[in-house]
Amino acid sequence: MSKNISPPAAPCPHHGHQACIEQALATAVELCNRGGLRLTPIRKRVLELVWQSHQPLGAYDILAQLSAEDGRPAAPPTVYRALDFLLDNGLIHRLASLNAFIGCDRPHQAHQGHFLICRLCKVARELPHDAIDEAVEQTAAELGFLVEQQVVEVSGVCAPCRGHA
Amino acid sequence: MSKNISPPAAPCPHHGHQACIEQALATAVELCNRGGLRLTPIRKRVLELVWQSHQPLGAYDILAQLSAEDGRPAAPPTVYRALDFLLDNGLIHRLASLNAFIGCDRPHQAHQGHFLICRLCKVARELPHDAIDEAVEQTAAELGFLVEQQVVEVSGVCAPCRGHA
DNA sequence: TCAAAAGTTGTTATATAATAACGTTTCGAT
DNA sequence: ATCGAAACGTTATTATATAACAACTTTTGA
Ligand SMILES: [Zn+2]
Ligand SMILES: [Zn+2]
Ligand SMILES: [Zn+2]
Ligand SMILES: [Zn+2]
Repeated sequence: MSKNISPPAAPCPHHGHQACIEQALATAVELCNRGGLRLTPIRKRVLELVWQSHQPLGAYDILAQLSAEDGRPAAPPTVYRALDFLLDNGLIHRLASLNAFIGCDRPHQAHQGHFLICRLCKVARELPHDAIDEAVEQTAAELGFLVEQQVVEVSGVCAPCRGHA
Repeated sequence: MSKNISPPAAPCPHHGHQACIEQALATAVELCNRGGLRLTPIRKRVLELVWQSHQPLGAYDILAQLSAEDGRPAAPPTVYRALDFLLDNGLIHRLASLNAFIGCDRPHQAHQGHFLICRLCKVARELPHDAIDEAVEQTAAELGFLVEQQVVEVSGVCAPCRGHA
């Protein structure tokens, strides 16, 4: 069951999506260089595949693409280990409600993953605002709860799919 | 791998957890009667198992308990069909970040599931309608996004586990 | 320089979560 | 009593993720 049935995202006005990919890879290279992290060919290729669109991608979709381009079939740990590295270093996020992964466009800055996910075009947009973050922290604080991780995944219909611009 | 390794929740001061279970079942019976819904023995039993603690429970944990008490092994669809019924009618919630299910204590009122999940005692506490919901709606509205479903699952350490009685 | 240590990848097998498909039974309304 | 829909039993399969261990590579520190 491929996750890419729907039409590709209508993303990236003004520059086209290739620019997103290149920007993300360049940022990743720089971040890994600074941090002494090894962005190996497999890891870089997986990151590139995750960034192929703004639609979250399943691990087995990545696996299938790796297998296709390598000729030989890749095994799940190959992909999951690369995904773990990218997750650990903030280069991608995992969307629990979709069992899927998506690139992060501000990996330098530590943050929680907050997403709007369109049910129609499947595009997931990461929210930069901290209004939600503050509401979570405040609600938790009132109950004496120490927040360590926030999973905020909002599903619905995005503005373009609603015809709003 | 059982999900109930950790000590049972320290729940339900003043009345003990049995009261939670009975209350939840009574509410479910009443809600189903009003709505012409069939709370069959299997569905009721699954709801009761979900309510056995305030810790989210996996479908296969439920399955194992059903199998044990029936003598014969139950099959996954038995549990998943019951869970689907309970989900559809707001009697339980699914926690995407845990692949687990938990009883809802206000099934009459339509609402999104917002949870604080303690990493130590595993107790998941549902948050009443509040600032988080508003922050999500407002942030989405600014982007022209129509919200249909909210997944808000906050992990961390609860007040009792922090010693904040 | 070279060997030990740590990190990365290959490979096989398995664990865990959820659904498909289809026949049978039960329920509720005529 | 009969019919149709809903619920359930059963078998098989799909989807997602991890365990375990061997082989290879890079880094580190004599
Ligand atoms: Zn991000
Ligand atoms: Zn859309
Ligand atoms: Zn609820
Ligand atoms: Zn706790």
